Amino acid sequence: MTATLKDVAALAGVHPSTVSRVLRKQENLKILESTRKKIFNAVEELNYQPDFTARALRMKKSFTIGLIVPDIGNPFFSRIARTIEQLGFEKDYTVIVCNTDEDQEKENRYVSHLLSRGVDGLIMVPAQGSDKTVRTVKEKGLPLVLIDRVFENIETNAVISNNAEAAFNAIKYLAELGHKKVAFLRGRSNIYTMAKRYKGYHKAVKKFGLVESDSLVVGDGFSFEDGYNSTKELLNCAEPPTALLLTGNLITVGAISAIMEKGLSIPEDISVIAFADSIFSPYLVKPLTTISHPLYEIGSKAFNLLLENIESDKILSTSQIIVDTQFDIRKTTGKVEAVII
Amino acid sequence: MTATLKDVAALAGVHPSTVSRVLRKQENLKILESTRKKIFNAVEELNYQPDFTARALRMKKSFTIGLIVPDIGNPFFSRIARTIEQLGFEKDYTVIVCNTDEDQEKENRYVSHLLSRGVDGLIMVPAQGSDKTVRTVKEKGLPLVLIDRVFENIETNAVISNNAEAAFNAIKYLAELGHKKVAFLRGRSNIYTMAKRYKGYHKAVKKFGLVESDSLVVGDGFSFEDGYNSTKELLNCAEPPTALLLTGNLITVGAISAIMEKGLSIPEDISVIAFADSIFSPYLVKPLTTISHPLYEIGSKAFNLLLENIESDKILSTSQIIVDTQFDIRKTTGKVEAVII
DNA sequence: ACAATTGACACAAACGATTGTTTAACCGGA
DNA sequence: TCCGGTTAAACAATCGTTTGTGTCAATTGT
Repeated sequence: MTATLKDVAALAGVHPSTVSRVLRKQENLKILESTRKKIFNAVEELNYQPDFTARALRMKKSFTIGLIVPDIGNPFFSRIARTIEQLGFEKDYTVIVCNTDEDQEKENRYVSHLLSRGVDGLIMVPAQGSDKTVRTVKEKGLPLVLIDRVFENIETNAVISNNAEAAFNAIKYLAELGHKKVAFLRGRSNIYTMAKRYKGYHKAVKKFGLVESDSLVVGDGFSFEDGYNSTKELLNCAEPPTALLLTGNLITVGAISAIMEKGLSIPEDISVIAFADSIFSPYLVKPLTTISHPLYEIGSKAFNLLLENIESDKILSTSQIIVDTQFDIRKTTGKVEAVII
Repeated sequence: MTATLKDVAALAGVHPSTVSRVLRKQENLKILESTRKKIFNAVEELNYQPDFTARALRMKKSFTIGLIVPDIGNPFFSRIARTIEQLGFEKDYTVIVCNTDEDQEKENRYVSHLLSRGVDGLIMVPAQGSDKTVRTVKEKGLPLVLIDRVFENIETNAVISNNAEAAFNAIKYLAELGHKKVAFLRGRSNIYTMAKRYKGYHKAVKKFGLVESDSLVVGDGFSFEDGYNSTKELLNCAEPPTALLLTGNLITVGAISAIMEKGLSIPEDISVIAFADSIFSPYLVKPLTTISHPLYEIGSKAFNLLLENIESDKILSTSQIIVDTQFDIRKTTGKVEAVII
């Protein structure tokens, strides 16, 4: 059906190896201009396209990278994926996308699958507690870059945001507005990113003398329902918080929904700051004050770091790249009202 | 480094071909239980993982499918992608995702690249005017399923939404609310989907006796700016429309932005219905009345249709699957106010 | 008791590239 | 003339599987 190297060689009247060398444009290779021309003509005529599979087998290099994320349907990940895919295309790498749903076992299966497929490198947003999987990959010597989450006890390349600082600054801002009681909807507590945010939150709460209570740190999931239920509970307290620090797009939508259902208004009754990245943030019920991630930067830094590792013949020392989040003050944060008794 | 079939065979004391056959669990294959056990033990001990590349080369089947979309960063596509990836995983197919940016040339390069990589099938949301590319794929006999857009003059498998009807019903609803002048922000006019929506819009406009004017059908792009500018222009007319039919997430956000900037309120001054899929729709400045696509259904139908075509040895006749959109009336549509002169 | 069958596996040829090693022709120098 | 050194290209091995075809013994039928 499709032409092979052999066909091209036959038509050009040369040996397949010659065709290969000409097409790979190797340096200081002596080829007569005439045969070069014959070969290009043959390639043209047969519309020859090299077979990547064969090449991958022989060269032990697939020009493929694996991208493992919790959920490509989540804009945060899909926009990073887009960047990686685009940069990959320019460098002739294709990317295989995998969804783990934060499930360790699934992640593990994906990793072995990708290994079987001979990917040249891996970019992953690891699921919680998948140290073992990550360690395995690292030990195989496969180039690896983690995004958004790292494990304290494993040295890996990574691109992460300054989550602790970001949370700290958000709380600091709320404190300056006069808030004393700020709740934190933490998503899943055992995820690195969330732990970091909590750290920043906690540090600021202490430093600025806000109310410190376990009951203000709630939630254990990233869904709409998690945000909705947690917020509902918080609002039903005797003395509800006057501000919320939210972590995650869906949680945010859930929280806002609960607030509105309760008949409260933002920011008069309650202020809201969210770790959220959707382009819709500015256009929510109220334009949302957010802490957002530089998605393009994250994607491109991760890709470039991976590529460096793939194309270097030495094993490079690992590097952690920390990117700055962006704090956009919009309309969901305000001064706390004087309480009238 | 990693063990091969030969290693396993050597350890088990049998021939590689035997190992291969045992591992592929071929039907009615006579193998002694004892050798079978020896082989499994060897596989276990060496932690053998078959090499997909070698297999792909030999079998001329890569267990890979290509997914070509305009922009994986767009939730509409990324959520479809997610579904396809997940179903693929269950069937041992991996998916390679490609972004075309609606650019024909890029799309074309992607297609040849995927062909080079020997994908077993292709699911694509074709860019405008890429008939030629699609035709090429079809003629190569590569299993192909189109999503969301088809070409009138090429018979292909496809999964599309009932866009014309959906637009018709939206306009019908607006007409029932008393609207006489409804504008249509059409995205790009030459895209199949948009053309269909226009058809439905136009039909309804005629049927229900609304104002029919070219000046009410505007826009030529899907960006925030497109929505913003088009809407701004419409609102600056002497007699602006009382309702908008929007097509696309970003356009919608842009349009709403322009409306609010003008100081108008929704739906009192102007009603809005959008073809939009974001989970954020219900939580925008006003919960948005939308026409949305059943994304999971689209993804799964496309995947299953593709799989059928891949795994059948005959060439199947093409089928077009039409899925129903969902019309959710929320808070951005209302009766037209009596005009007080 | 001997041909014919069958059971259980080994052999070897692909798949389509890449790449280290020869070969054959040619040229200049002694 | 003969030899060493280039040049330009052919040869052949290899990557790790799969799969059609042999092979050899054991079993069956008559």
